[in-house]
Amino acid sequence: MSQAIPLKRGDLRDALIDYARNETDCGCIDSMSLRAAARDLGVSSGAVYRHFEDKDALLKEVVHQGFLELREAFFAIRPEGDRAPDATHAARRAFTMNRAFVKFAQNHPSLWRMMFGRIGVMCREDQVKDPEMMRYTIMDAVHHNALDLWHHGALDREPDLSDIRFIWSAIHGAADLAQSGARYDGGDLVSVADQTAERSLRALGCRRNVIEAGRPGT
Amino acid sequence: MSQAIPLKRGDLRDALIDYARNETDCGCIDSMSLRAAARDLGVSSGAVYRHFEDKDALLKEVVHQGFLELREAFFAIRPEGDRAPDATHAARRAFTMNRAFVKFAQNHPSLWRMMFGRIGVMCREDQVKDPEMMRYTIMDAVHHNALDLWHHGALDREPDLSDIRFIWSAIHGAADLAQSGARYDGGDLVSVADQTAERSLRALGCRRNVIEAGRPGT
DNA sequence: ACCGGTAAGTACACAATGCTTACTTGTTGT
DNA sequence: ACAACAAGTAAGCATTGTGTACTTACCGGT
Repeated sequence: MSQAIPLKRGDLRDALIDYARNETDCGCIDSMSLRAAARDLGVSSGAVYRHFEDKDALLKEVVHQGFLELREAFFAIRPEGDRAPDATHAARRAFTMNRAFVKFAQNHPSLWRMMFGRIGVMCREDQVKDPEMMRYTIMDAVHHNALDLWHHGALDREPDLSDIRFIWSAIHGAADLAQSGARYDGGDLVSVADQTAERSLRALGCRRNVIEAGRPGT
Repeated sequence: MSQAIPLKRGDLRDALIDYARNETDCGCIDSMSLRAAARDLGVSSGAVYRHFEDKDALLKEVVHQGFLELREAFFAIRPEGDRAPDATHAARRAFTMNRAFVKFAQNHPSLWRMMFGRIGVMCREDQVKDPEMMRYTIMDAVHHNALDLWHHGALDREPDLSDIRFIWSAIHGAADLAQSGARYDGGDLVSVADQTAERSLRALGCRRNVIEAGRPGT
């Protein structure tokens, strides 16, 4: 991976983030070196430190982008056409969220591990200084969707925090197991994601016909 | 961490595993170096390679032990006194399993990450050659417990594979989130584990009185 | 059109690491 | 007692993260 066009002065920072992100998706994150990055980008190894305090700072930036991407996949779910959001839409979104999560973990395992590993912890520690990162809360996305279902009369009781934590754990766990190459004894990951969604909805006490209506077509 | 008593010839392998395991629990796994290990154990750095092909091989051994430990915590759950296992016992075991999982992840975050990260994947790839490792299946433990409940008449339907995957995801997710320092908006991890167990049992269609009977005391 | 200051990038150095290769030493079976 | 083999040593190589002192490109004010 060598850089054909030499970078313009000042473009190094973004180029480094891109580079690290690509290396991460190749699964070589552990073996990525700043020197190799600088070499491939046609720049001296010291130049990196003009833009990042240390290696971890660069990785944190990658994790940051990862959360933004995951968030985007989460919230990019819109009702078909111009229909107003309703219970069916919320149920459909539950399925789509599960698929997005599992797919993300499967497609970017190395990034996923960073997001929920040491670097991710560091990012969360930085939240104090950087309230912008507070918006990463996947739990909130789950919570909102559950409340949508409730407000549209699809649930037989109001979901509480403990319900939310439970289905958050389930969706996160399904994705993490997907990433870690768990043996699922057959069944592709998409159907695993769908089943996770379905059982999460049931655990919330969602009406069966709403679940059926929200289930994605084959 | 320096070694007072110099190792006896031949004890290096086990000493290295112990050392790596300790470093892992200190959370310094990423920064652990074979040279430092050798130095602390009072041995030359080349000696390591007499016992492990490379660094990953040592880490794989640590992960191996981690799975054995987790397994032990899982199966160490016995009925009180001499009572024959019954539905209540199976329900109690569900609670205890959840607690064990979450505690393990919380107490050994670095080891946990290795177990379900890159090294863990490598171990699972080795399973082909080493069927011994097939016994690591946490999913089986979950499955057996669910079947126990069913056979004791505590469930309103027979659990299928998809049920098992779901509660496996939930327990794994709760533990992984605990490990990754997720903000749970209050609530200590033990109660999070208990709630995960309770909702998993409910998702299986477990009778309420059995759940109540199995819930650990405060 | 010059020119000085500042940010971006370079050159070089240092200590540390993973791993290899060639050597020495301890142990053990006959 | 001694050969053979396993365990450990010494020294080296390529590579890495990071610090320090340097040069160079660029941009605003005159």
